[in-house]
Amino acid sequence: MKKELTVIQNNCCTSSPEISLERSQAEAGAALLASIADPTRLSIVNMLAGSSEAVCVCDITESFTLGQPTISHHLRILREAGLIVGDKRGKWVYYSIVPAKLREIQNLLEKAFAQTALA
Amino acid sequence: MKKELTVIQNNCCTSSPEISLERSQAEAGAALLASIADPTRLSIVNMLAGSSEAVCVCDITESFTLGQPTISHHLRILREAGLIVGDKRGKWVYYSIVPAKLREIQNLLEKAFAQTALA
DNA sequence: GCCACAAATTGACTAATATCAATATTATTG
DNA sequence: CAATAATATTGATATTAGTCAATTTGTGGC
Repeated sequence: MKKELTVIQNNCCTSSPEISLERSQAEAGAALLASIADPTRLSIVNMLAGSSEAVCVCDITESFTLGQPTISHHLRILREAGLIVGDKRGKWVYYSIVPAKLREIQNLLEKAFAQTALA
Repeated sequence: MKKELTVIQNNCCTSSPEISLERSQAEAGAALLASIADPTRLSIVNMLAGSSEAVCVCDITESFTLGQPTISHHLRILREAGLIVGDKRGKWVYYSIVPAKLREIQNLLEKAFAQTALA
């Protein structure tokens, strides 16, 4: 009967891995991702990104079953993350996407996912 | 003195916006984004994505100031999200990235960000 | 000026998350 | 088989996040 082939190592690894993302970048990136890591907010971003014009809050609110304060809360989070901007016209507020910020997220992932993404 | 130009509208909008992302897609996408919306987990993904070989848990743990159970917890979240897989060799566990899952995230964003991303 | 309406804010409540200490599990060594 | 070492799991705790009801703020109509 053949002896077990498994070579037992004393140390667990040959090379130490690197982290190309700095701690501050990881924190900022995670915060940015968190702003869209919610079904409602992801849908709001999708709605605004797909619209050629700014969208009225009332229309956004109507698109969900959530209450008006809740939608307002989500809009605030997206606004403070820099993903959307609000424009007040009369008694209505119109939100639109900030394209540069969307690209920023995509660039972050490209960097975070390193070489793997290219494969 | 000139009269105010502002035309007062009775209705807030001309066209209703669309959401290209289905509810179930938004939920699944948000969950996927949530898995990397944490500084530690984003860094772990970055580390594994940048490594040509699987990385030992002990090396991952050493890269952070957090305790071992906490790192293990984050690894579990990434594993259950399908972003990483663990391979047990002897008493060590080696984790590696799942490239297809990273691409899935990037594809999700391309879809969610709609036309805007192309601009 | 008063009323109606759109949106934002506040406060309260519940659920989910990150962390650690302690313990359990699994594999290796003597 | 006892001792050690690497991960994982459990339990507890503190913080954060999502939601709604109630209220406030700001704007236009009468």
